[in-house]
Amino acid sequence: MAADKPLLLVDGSSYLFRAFYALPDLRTLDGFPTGAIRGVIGMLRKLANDFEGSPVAVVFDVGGKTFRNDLYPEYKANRPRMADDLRVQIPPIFEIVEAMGMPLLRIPDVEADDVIGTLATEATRVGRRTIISTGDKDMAQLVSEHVTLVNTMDNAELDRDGVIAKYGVPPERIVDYLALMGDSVDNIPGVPKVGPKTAAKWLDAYGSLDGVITHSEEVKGKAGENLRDTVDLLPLSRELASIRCDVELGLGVADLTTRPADEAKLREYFQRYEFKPWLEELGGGTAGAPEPEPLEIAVILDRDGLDGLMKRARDAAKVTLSVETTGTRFMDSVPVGVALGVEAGDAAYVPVGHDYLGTPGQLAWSEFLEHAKPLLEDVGVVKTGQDLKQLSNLLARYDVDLAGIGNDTMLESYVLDSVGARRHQLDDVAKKYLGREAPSHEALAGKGAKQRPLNQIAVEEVADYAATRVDFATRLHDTLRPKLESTGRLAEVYDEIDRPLLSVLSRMERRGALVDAGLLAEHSRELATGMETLAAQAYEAAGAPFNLGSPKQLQEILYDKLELPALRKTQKGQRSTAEPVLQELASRGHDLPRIILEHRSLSKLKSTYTDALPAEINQRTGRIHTSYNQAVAATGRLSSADPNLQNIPIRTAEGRRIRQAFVAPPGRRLVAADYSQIELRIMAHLSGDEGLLKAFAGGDDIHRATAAEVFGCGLDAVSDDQRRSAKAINFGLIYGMSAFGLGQQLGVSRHVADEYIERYFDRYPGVHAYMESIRAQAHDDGFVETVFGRRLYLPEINDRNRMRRQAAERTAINAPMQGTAADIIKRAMVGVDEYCSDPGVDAAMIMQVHDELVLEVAEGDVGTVVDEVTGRMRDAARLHVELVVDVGVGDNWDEAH
DNA sequence: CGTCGGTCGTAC
DNA sequence: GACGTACGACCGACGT
Repeated sequence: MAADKPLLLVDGSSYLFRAFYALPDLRTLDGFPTGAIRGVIGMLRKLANDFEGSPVAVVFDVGGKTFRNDLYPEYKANRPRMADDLRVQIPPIFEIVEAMGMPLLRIPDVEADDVIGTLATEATRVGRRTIISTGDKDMAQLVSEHVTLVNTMDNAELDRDGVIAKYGVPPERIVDYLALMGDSVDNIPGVPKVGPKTAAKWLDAYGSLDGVITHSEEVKGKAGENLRDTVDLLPLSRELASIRCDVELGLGVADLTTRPADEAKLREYFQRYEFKPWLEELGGGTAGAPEPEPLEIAVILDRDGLDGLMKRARDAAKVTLSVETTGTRFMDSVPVGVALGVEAGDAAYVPVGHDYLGTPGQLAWSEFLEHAKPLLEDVGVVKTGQDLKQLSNLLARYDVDLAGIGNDTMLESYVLDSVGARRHQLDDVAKKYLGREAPSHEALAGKGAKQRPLNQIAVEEVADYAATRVDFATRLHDTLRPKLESTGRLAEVYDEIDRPLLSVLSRMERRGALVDAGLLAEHSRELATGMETLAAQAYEAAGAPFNLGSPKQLQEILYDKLELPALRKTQKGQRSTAEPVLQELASRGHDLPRIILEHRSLSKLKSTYTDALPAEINQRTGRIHTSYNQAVAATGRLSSADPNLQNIPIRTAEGRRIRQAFVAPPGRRLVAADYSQIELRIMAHLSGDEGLLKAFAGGDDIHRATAAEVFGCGLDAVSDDQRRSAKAINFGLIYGMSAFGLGQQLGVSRHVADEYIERYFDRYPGVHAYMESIRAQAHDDGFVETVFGRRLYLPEINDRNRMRRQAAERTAINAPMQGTAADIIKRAMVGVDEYCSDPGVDAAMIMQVHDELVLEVAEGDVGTVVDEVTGRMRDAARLHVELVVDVGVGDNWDEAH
């Protein structure tokens, strides 16, 4: 380090604020704020250029208490919370500074000013000049023969004469000057009504703060009175304003050498934050096609290697990981290898189950677990990954209880924008947020008949695939987390709703539901018999056999051969054979449509339920393990697949027989608890409509109450038909239905339906106002929110196509209600799961059906569990209406209703 | 033989 | 055209 080069000290914190507030609100295309990043980094680039070869330190405050808080507890107490848009720009600045090779100093418990003061003093002592880059006037106290300030924002340099010219006092009087003025931002007390001019005047007259204090009686006017009132506080203020030059830093000027810049990382950051000119300066990768930097992939084949990796993860208190397996279904796939990474840019692969010819010696899966289990179960080591529920399920099979579930990139993407990425698989999310193609499973393993299981593929190939994907996940989290934090309350939604739910769902899936396969088989046989009879009748009515399941053949029979009227067309212009159409034809006395309807209903039950469900029973557990997808439904709801347990029939007696096959094992009972009218209650809450709130508060049957209002009669006088109409209106409102749709539903004319809606809005004006305001809000913002801040973006809300626009408007109306209901039951599930995890409680959730939770409970515990579960469900949200939970108990799911 | 869009039907 | 959110069975056209 050449001693003739001045030491350059950069007051990063002061530039951060100035850049944020002074510069335009720059953002990336997807809305991430970058103004402060650009400002601070731009300033650093200029400095690095102007003072090439100088030792340099970029100093930031860490936050937390310092000695000044001990002196004066109110110090900086009035600071408003930092703006979200600024806060999220700080980590990227640190990363870029590091990548530029500049020493970044963030010393705990020491303010940036004191770090700078101490380093400047050390430099002066060894005869080196110091230049302090800052925008903060407090630093003027450090100026001396050897220390000057430079304000990079406006290029102003400040030496001793400059300080006197600018502030009217010399550097050694700056603390006195600051003490007299006080500082409202740092909450340093001063003399009221004293600003720069008066402070400088007094100091000129009396020499110093002590002089001013000594002569305080002589000072005239209001300012003099104020001085006498506050004189006792002035020594404290001076001490608070004094920069310490003797703090213990643990490093010195000699340590402040600049390293070469990491151009690959800089390129990546400039790419990510869209700093195109700087990117071009770096050369190489252009903005459109990011340069995939080479990823160092370590293939770990022995215990030492694995232990080294574990240690690095433990030291960093974080790890990104994925387990590659032979299959896709979580309950019966076999591990092939594990990919792990600690930081972006490094990743390792541990083969544990490769079977390919020429596979090198590899660790056994059991050996991997033995070494990794403590880390995997350590809540202090934050886990990052894509679809951690799947990982958690897999590990649970090997008695590993994955803990520290922190960052699931699938969920982060989903919460950030549930509809923006096509789906939330790594491939989709990486494409959207990193602009890069993730290595595809298809390219690795092939597809269809040619697909090979991963254990039949060479280690290097799988290592490359798996480690790269883990690296993608690390980078995605680094990108997505700041976005969550800078977007409304989304970080809260992720942290407090979806992340905690992940483990709950994992436990539910693993527990599974017990199904009586014998009962379903018997039902299947009966359905088959019924279908045969109906098919024979259908062929008779049609005059020829045909495929009853083929809409195309059915069209020909009904509309060509039998010449029945085609009442409706499908979307593609075909003559519809949908249920309502056949219903209408049947009601006109035609036989075949009635037979078809009956046949369809039996066929549906058989193929979708009685035949399919037994095939889903896991051989090992004897139960059905559905997968709850937490990142599919745009509104925040869960979905269930393989099999779907959220559409098990309930409306017809025949359908309910399928629910009867969901049973409790001996000694246990099923408890089904469901929210009563939750979406309508949320509508009452959101709209604040007095009539609706009052109806719920009074415990009325809400459809009956609606009917009484709409049809203008007493509650007791409401007919069944009127109640049915009111129910349709209520549901229609939730779905954003039109008069046409309501008319269709009720079998009345559009005009009559119109009349109903008008009367409804007349009786419940708050609901009408809410519908209008949510529509307007959606148009203005391009998104709607649930009560808890979950967002649903509506990209088509201002579409030129009227149909798309209207569809988006209906979604806008429905999503806050459906989504809030989803948030509430998710919160309830976390609470119920916590209760069920109590070792003294023998109960477990096994299913969720949007507004219903099903638990399997030890017979003796049913009473207390019912009370506790309903209580926790009720308390999952505080709305302007109370939440009501209905509960039933039985030996099977049907009975529990 | 596999994939995919269309249609239908189940749930909340 | 007209009611929101899902999953999945079946058919049949199409491509390998």
